[in-house]
Amino acid sequence: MNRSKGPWGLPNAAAQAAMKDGGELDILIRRLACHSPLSSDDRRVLRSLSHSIRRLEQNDYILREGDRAEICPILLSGFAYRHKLAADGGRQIVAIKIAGEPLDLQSLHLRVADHNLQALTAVTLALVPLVELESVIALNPAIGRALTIDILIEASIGREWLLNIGRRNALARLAHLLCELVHRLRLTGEPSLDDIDMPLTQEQLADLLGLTAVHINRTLKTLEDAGGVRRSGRRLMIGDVETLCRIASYSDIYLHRDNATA
Amino acid sequence: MNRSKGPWGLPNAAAQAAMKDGGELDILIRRLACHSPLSSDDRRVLRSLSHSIRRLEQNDYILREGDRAEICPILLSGFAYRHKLAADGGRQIVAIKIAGEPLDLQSLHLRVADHNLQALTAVTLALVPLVELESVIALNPAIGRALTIDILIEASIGREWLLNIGRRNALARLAHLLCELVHRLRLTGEPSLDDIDMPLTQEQLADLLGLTAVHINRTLKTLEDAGGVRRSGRRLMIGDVETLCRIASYSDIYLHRDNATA
DNA sequence: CGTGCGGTTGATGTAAATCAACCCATGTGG
DNA sequence: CCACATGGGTTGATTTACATCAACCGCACG
Repeated sequence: MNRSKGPWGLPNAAAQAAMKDGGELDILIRRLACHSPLSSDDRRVLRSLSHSIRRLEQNDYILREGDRAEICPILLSGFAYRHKLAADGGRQIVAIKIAGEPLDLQSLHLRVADHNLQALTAVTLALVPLVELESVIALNPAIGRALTIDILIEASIGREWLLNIGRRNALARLAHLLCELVHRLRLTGEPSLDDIDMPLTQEQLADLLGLTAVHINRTLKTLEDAGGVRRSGRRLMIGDVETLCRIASYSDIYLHRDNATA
Repeated sequence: MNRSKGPWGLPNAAAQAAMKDGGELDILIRRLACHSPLSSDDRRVLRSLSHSIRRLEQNDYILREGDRAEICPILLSGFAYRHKLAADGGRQIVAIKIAGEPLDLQSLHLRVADHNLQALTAVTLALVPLVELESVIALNPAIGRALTIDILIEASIGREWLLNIGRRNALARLAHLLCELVHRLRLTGEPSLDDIDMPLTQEQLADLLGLTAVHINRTLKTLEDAGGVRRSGRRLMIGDVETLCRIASYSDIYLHRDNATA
């Protein structure tokens, strides 16, 4: 486990001034636009949010439980995850974040983090000072609204995960998670899981689904036999999405996909 | 199961105009003040939010998955809960709401509900039209902020529940839930669970904790032997909170209790 | 005065955990 | 370039926590 502390000095004024708009934040805009209407003004403001870019390695911590953040990291590429630890050392992954998603809107309003935030793969982050974000929100209500909706949808996903862990068996649980990732990735038309392979190890899948790595292994095998996934060596890839959806009885309403088209 | 549909015609203008400020919303203010600073202006605005009062029976639905709401119910007394259904009929309770909490801020921003909202006990609701809430928020940023914080804390509780269901055994799970309810109820100094008794049936506890009613029954017995709870007939009451906290390794940071005192 | 819901109890079944090897790919340092 | 360490994955044997099934109880209530 990587024990490096929060890996940034705050981007200083000079560094920020030097920042060019390279369109890095486009992915954020595309992600927000999946659920919120954004005017071209809003988009322009978002695109020119002052920020610095940071690369982190796999497993680097982005934020720790108890920390007080002063920047909001936005995930430009790669995957990240939130997790909490039980007293007995057990670990529960409580969210997976994908490219384009803001990672810590919570710190705009809450003093201390209640969970850990870690890089699942190597990641690129845009670091936006919270004060900057605050003033942008104050001046652009639609942007504040879009960010609130982002929070609400993450909460909705959390509720679906509760249902998943509390009431479905291992096979359906696993299939459901894969369906969700496929659907979320497809929303922006980024390279989807049909192209790339699953960024989670079996142990991480276990920590996410409330199971053990051994049981994940056996369940993956049944999923493979059913055609839901393909595997070669350590690589895990999506097989037939239809099959996965059927096994999980998947419905994506909880993602609020078409919320923007009210 | 109660199949009555959403039980209100919208409060009409006349009915609203007739509404007096009887201080019914004080409980909301006290609840919000637990996590957000509110000026006396903010409090006055909140207190005079136009609303109508509605009583519902135990098990009445407040909102159904797929519904589009136009009012925000605020829970003035009693308990309510959110739940979702799995394809096989399994049910998962994903949130418990207590007096003072707004029940559907989500509909301010999302078109359709992704879960059901039901009265756990007989309840009193204040029904605030969403349009009214919107304009109040627009004019009083601190109120909007308080409501956002309410959303964030519910999400934090959801993450803790994921940890609870995913990684703790039945005994710790049950104890953890009871600890949480005790702590949340104590925040406003309302009659707490030391006084009143547990509003949940064993079946509801099961649906909440991802277990079965039978197993809840046996687990309650062990909890009683340990001193954590007392029971007489169907009534379930908190025994020794210390004991419960020890069994659950309980820590309440996730409730963000002292967020207001930044 | 039945009727039904919530609770209780025992016997039995099973999904998933646990324990314990072992494999293989990758990377690292001598 | 080999020696070895390491982290993920795989597999089988065994255990266990919880589910399931099936009674039965007793209060509340219509």
